[in-house]
Amino acid sequence: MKSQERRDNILVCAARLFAAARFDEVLMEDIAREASVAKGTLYSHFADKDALYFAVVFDGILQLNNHLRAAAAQDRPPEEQLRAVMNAILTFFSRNRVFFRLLSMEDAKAGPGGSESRQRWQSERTEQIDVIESVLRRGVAGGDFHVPQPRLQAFVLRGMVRSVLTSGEKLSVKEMVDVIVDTFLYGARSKAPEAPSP
Amino acid sequence: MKSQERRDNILVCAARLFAAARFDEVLMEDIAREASVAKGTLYSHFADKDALYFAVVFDGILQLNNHLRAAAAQDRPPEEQLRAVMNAILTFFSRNRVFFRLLSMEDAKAGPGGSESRQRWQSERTEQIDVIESVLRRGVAGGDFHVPQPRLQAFVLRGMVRSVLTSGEKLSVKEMVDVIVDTFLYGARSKAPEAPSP
DNA sequence: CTGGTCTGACTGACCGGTCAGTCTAGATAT
DNA sequence: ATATCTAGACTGACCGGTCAGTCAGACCAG
Repeated sequence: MKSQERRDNILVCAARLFAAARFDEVLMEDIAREASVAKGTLYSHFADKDALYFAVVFDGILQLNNHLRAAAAQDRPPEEQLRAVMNAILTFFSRNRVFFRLLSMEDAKAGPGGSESRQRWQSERTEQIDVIESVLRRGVAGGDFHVPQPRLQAFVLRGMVRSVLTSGEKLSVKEMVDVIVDTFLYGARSKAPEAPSP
Repeated sequence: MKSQERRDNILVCAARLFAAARFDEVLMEDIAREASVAKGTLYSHFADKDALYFAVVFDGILQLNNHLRAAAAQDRPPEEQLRAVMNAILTFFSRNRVFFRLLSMEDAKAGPGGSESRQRWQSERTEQIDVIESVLRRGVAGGDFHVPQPRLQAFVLRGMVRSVLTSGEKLSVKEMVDVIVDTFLYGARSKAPEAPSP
């Protein structure tokens, strides 16, 4: 399966480049050079530049979604589960900054439009929301959470991840999870919740 | 000042196109046609395609920042002020969906890199955070808010706006503001805060 | 008439995509 | 064991379409 390795390597290199520059600024030649292959080889793995690009992006989101599903799988108390899910997302992105930028860029564009590939993108993207939403709903069912609009607030949670990562503040994954979940669950209205001091 | 009008019209048309397609998919000819000008005219207003693009983006963020500053200017009780600020952002984007996509795309890319134009972008972008952060700090100073990391949480708030807008749920601006501010201030941990019933 | 603005046909660099040719690894024959 | 063949992956020089950017002339307004 040497060919598979090569393909994967191309994806990794392409990801790096696409994350760093605009689509049209990344030349097929650049990708080829970066991956130590000839330009022609790219075309024996991917139909064209667009296909390569989508393969990159798609590969990234599939990885992320796997982590996510895994984290949401084992059932624990709602809050703990929520932390686990957020932890999964943040861990993945911390280890793959490249994908973070790439996915951010991609779904900034992800409007209503629908070129076949966008369709798949949309559905993978939606799955993340579904997972988060189901965690919230479980919390509501158990009486632990008060979440009037689970779907919407699932979007909010996912958005918070992006915010924290783009903030530039250098925090550990745990710290990020804490900021997000604490803010989300306990709010910023005075009266610290329970965690503050002894 | 006919020339100014024309220039503005070009910006508006270009914004629409750039929001709908990738940079390299938008042709100067398309922009010219959309704006009912000849291609050459574009070059008497903007040095090149990149300059035009950045002018579009920059124009958008300047408008937004003006609204934002205005909203944060008059001082009111912290919570009310926070609502006003969020309202300003959401109102602007609701009226200018185009800019929402455009700005989202642009700052997805906005990594550490620094091509002169990006520098300016970065600083305008930062100003939004500064405004939100100062609102939070005022709330903390007055003892109304409990916000351990004002800057970070300012990012979170801005991110929530994006989340809600991308969610696809069709809500009025007021409803969006409420979801965001309520979540941010009161949290999702059971025990509804104060607003629920009688 | 004249200074300025606009126009759109034109040009040439550039880059996505191709393909004839090379190389390698394995299979088969001797 | 070694020679020969073959499949198919890889290579990179090349091609040709595409567009950003130009500029000679049309078209005004004063």
